[in-house]
Amino acid sequence: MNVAIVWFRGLLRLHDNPVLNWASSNDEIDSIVPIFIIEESDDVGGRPLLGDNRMRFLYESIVDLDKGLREQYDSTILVFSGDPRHVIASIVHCLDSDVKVLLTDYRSEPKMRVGITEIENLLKPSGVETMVFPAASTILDIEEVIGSETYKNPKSSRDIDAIMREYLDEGPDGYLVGEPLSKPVEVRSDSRTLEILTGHTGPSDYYIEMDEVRRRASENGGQSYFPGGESEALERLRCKVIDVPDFVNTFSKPDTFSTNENQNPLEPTTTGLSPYISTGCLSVRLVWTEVARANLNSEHTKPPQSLLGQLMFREMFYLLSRSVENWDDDIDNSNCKRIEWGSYDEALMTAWESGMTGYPYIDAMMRQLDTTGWMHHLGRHAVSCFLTRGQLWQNWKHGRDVFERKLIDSDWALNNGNWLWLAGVAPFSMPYYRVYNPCPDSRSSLNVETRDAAFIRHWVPELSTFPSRYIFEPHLAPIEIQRSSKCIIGEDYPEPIVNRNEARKRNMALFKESLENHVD
DNA sequence: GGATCCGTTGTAGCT
DNA sequence: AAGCTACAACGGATC
Repeated sequence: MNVAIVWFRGLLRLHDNPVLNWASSNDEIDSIVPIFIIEESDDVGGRPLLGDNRMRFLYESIVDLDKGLREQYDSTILVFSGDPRHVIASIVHCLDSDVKVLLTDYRSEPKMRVGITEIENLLKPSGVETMVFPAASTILDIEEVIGSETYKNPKSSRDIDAIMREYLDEGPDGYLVGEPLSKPVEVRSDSRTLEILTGHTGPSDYYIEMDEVRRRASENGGQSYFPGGESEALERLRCKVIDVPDFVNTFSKPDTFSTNENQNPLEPTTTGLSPYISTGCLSVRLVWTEVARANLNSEHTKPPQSLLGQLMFREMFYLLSRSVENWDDDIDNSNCKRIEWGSYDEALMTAWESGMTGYPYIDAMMRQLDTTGWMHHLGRHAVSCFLTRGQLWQNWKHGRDVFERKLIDSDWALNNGNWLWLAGVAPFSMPYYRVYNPCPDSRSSLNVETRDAAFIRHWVPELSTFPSRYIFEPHLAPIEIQRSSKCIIGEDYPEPIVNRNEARKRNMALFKESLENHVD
């Protein structure tokens, strides 16, 4: 019996899955054992790594994957919880000498790279080969690109464009990223092999039954607008990209809004595909292909603001996160300027995280994040600038941690990259003195109903009857208006936590001072 | 080698 | 109402 363990890590899908395809098309493999390993808690202990929405999304994605494997292939996925080294060693041990190969997809995070090398070395003595499939969750082969002698860290859209041009052929619209793989024809999973692993003699310390995974998926909120899983991902790709070429061809990221007019306020103005891409429920290559198809023979926006531009920046951050040492830190990171941030301020951090800063636009965004696990990109700009160089002068790493725990599309490379950018500390950042206005809609002063005002009313119900003219800065409303809107500032909704203009000016000066103090 | 240009998405105030 | 200007002023690449 030749067993292949297919370890699902960054690809929670059946389509465009080179790992599963390799295993299913290899005649020497008699039995495929699909597995997923959940690491539930931090090494340090303390608070859970993933917030409720992230956990729920993950469990739903696994349930969907299992459903696909059962219905289409009469297979299943086995879920384990624990340290992957221990789990995999235990599986190999239980199956005696049958396991021939461990297959998985490439992951670029330092922790994962170290982990897979350790596992490879661990399995070698037992004659088990480890195969890692590159370029599965990115378009470029990250190791190949950064290993090239000519590689230089990209820091603009031009740079990443040049890199992609070097590795990919140009098609009629954008680069040719290769045809996404179809689903495997068959997945041979020998039932005895699976029974050994799910029975009492198997690695029962780690095994979690699918019923338990289902229970956890429904237990963790179910609040969110985004259900996890490949089925949902493909459906969303269809209705937000394939069926709406006009939307794709006119897409311009900076011009999108926090919310839709006359639509479900939970439906993003962007594609909302990010949670599916970050978990690997959806192939980024498939998204690229479908966007390029919509672009074909039609006028369309171009990178960097177009949809393909967004995917190109994703590649850029993946490259940087792999080539820049200490990508997730503010010291010994060549892409992070040394800034003397204020010390951790629990009151400020709590107000920010819980959406109680007294700035409705910021608070609406943070409450949306907490409830649904998602936030519009421009909102992420606003709240992260507000927390760091804009108003609160807190280290970007504190905000990064909150995003990492709560965002269902959290991605180590992208999350750190975006915080570096927005805190103004990276070589690819905007100049530090370009500070986002936390009360951004100037039209509101004309008492015009705006999309952002509708967004605030939805997420900050205290202000639901506040007139548009004052809704971005309700503390400026005369007391009669506060009374008639049934929202007294300082009682029903907080006073602003800081004076935004004073804080901005002070922080700009502090930022400049830090730059002068730390000239290399 | 100093000047100039440029950077995915700024703000405020004016017409 | 889109488009202009002034603001404040980084840092690397290019010429």
